[in-house]
Amino acid sequence: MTATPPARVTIRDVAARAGVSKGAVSLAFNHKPGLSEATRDRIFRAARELGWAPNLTARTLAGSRVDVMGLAVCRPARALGLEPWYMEFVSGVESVLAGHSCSLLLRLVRDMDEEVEVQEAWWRGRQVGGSILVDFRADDPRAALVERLGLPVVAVGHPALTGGLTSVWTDDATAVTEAVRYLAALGHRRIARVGGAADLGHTAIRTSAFEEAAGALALAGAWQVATDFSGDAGARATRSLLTAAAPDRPTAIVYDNDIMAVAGLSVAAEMGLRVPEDVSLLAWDDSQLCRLTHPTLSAMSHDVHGFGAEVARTLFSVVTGGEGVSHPVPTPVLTPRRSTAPPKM
Amino acid sequence: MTATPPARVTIRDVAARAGVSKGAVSLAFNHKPGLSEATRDRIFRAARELGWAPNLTARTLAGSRVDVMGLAVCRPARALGLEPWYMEFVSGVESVLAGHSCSLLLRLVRDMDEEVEVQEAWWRGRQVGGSILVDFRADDPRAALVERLGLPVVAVGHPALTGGLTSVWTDDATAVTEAVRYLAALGHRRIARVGGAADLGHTAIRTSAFEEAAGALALAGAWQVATDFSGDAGARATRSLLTAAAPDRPTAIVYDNDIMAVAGLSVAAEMGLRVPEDVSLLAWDDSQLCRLTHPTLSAMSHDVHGFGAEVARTLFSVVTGGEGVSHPVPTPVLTPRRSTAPPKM
DNA sequence: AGCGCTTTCTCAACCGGTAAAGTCCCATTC
DNA sequence: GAATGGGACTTTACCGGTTGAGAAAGCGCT
Repeated sequence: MTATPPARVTIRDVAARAGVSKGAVSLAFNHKPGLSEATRDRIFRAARELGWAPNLTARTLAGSRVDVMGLAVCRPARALGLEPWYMEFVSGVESVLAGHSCSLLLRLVRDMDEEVEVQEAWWRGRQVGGSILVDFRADDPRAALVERLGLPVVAVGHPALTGGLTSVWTDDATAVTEAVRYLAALGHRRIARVGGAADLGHTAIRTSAFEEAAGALALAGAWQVATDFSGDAGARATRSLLTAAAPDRPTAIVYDNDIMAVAGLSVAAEMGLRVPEDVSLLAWDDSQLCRLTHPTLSAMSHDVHGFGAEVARTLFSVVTGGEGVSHPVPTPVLTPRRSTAPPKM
Repeated sequence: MTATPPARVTIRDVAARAGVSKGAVSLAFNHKPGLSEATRDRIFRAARELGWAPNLTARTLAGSRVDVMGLAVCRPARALGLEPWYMEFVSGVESVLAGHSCSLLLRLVRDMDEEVEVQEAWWRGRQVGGSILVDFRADDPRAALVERLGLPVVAVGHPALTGGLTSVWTDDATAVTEAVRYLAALGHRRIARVGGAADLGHTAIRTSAFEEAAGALALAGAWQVATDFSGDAGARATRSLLTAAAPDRPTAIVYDNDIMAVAGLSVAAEMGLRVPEDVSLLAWDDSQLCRLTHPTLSAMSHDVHGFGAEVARTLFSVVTGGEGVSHPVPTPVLTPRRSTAPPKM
């Protein structure tokens, strides 16, 4: 990994060319007072002529800012490929980071232990100025880690999950309740939910919200299944839910992401059930995918890109100000399309 | 962006605790000769007790390795979220980088100019030890950039596109030819292709390969449309292809990715055409998605994860050895599923 | 005992910046 | 005319490692 060292221009060369000390160059490039306009110009001109830009590594080492933020994502690699959510989220984060000439250090990790290792190494090694933490679980070790290291972070998840860290979250409970109410309002009395990974905190939140909503509405039937968010798991879950005989079968299914909803749609077709006549399907994380199916998928949609951007903004305020303010982003709203309708039985 | 500086353990503390000089600690942690086993143990023990890990920033500055690789992706953010290809590719890259305790610096850029800027800033600032370049276009400025900077890179794309850079690529021409031959062998004489972004080099390669294959087989009809890879564009293209009256209509459509194929499937359904009886559909970049639709999508499939891994391996050899060997990865192979069949007309 | 060779470590310079303290010079002010 | 003040820079000491040039110690050999 030892790169062939090309002749690099350093601050010293710029200083020499501009006829000043390197301290002066530093002042100029950090827009600090104490230099005349003339000198400043001379320095910038010299830098431009030499094609110099400050070495961020040296700058970081010297103790000022770190213009890299970290994000470790912990999911099986293959499953990730399919989750449009992450890429949208990342693109939202990036859109804000880029405005501060800041980059994102991304790492896919296998499990929580590895994430803890990675975050610790990043922070110890001054590789990042702060991190975004996602996918909180029950007894998540990261709050303690952050406490121990003093690592500036923003946690993506409900405060109940994130152990006092500065958090940004979507109100999943309210969204689930709205989804169930909507289906019930259409006339559905037997509703199922194909949930995400059971060990994820937000899955637990949705699960209990679903249960509560079902109870409050006194539904005739309410099923919940946990999956791993993959399309295959969504298909399996749907198949098993729909094999029941007609009167006991759910007439509506809510999915925890859009991939599983697409899979569900396909299973329904394969089983000869019409959507939405025989069964209504409602997706989550409304990506473009939901508009590409036939019928199009109704979904609980939210602005994942904007969410990522908001998380990044909050991270900046934590990194610079020390304390950030936890807050929710707008609750997902129902976007009805063709996959939901009153039950025809 | 000035983080609250927590009390950090440095090499000096470890050296003091182990009763050696910091040079010795450095030797131990880089597994270099010149230390007795006993001392080595003592140093590692001290480091463990203090919870010390070398500061990668300082290490980089001191001129040895840079354990970060760069990847700038230039596509509209929204479209990206939907491209399973990237996440799979990234996860493949990561799987190799992680083995070398190396991280990936990811940046989404708006256009080529911005990518050039970013790559230059990264390299100048010693932020990365090397970069992966993707999405080559006609007259791509990056080969010249790399030449000018001496930046170690591996280019993802056919050598004809990458201007002499060390490259890793999939043989798109052969794959397109195979796809067309397969459809022709099924009896299709009117075949269309819904291509990707016209300015991308690999799209151009596929386009001419398609034209050539169509000519060689003397097809009765061969259409090609350029899109932006989005599902919406795929839907529009499909709709326009299928509106022709029955005898002139294509009986098979090849797509440049899987999202557009899914969209095509939905358009066919919406237009009352049966797949594969009335029209066969063939996807590209076989992700999980192709197995989730109904009917399942036949696809030209290749191991994108493995591709990413291979690219990363090649990058390491460029970064360390100076010269890497350009080579293709296995050509995508046809995975027939339910969306292709002999035409029924 | 004296010499050369290793092996094992220490020392000090350096990587390319930042930032606090110091120097110089000139315009005010008393 | 000396003291004061402040703007414009320079000096210098780091940041936390790496690295090459020695130095000290142990050992075989004449």
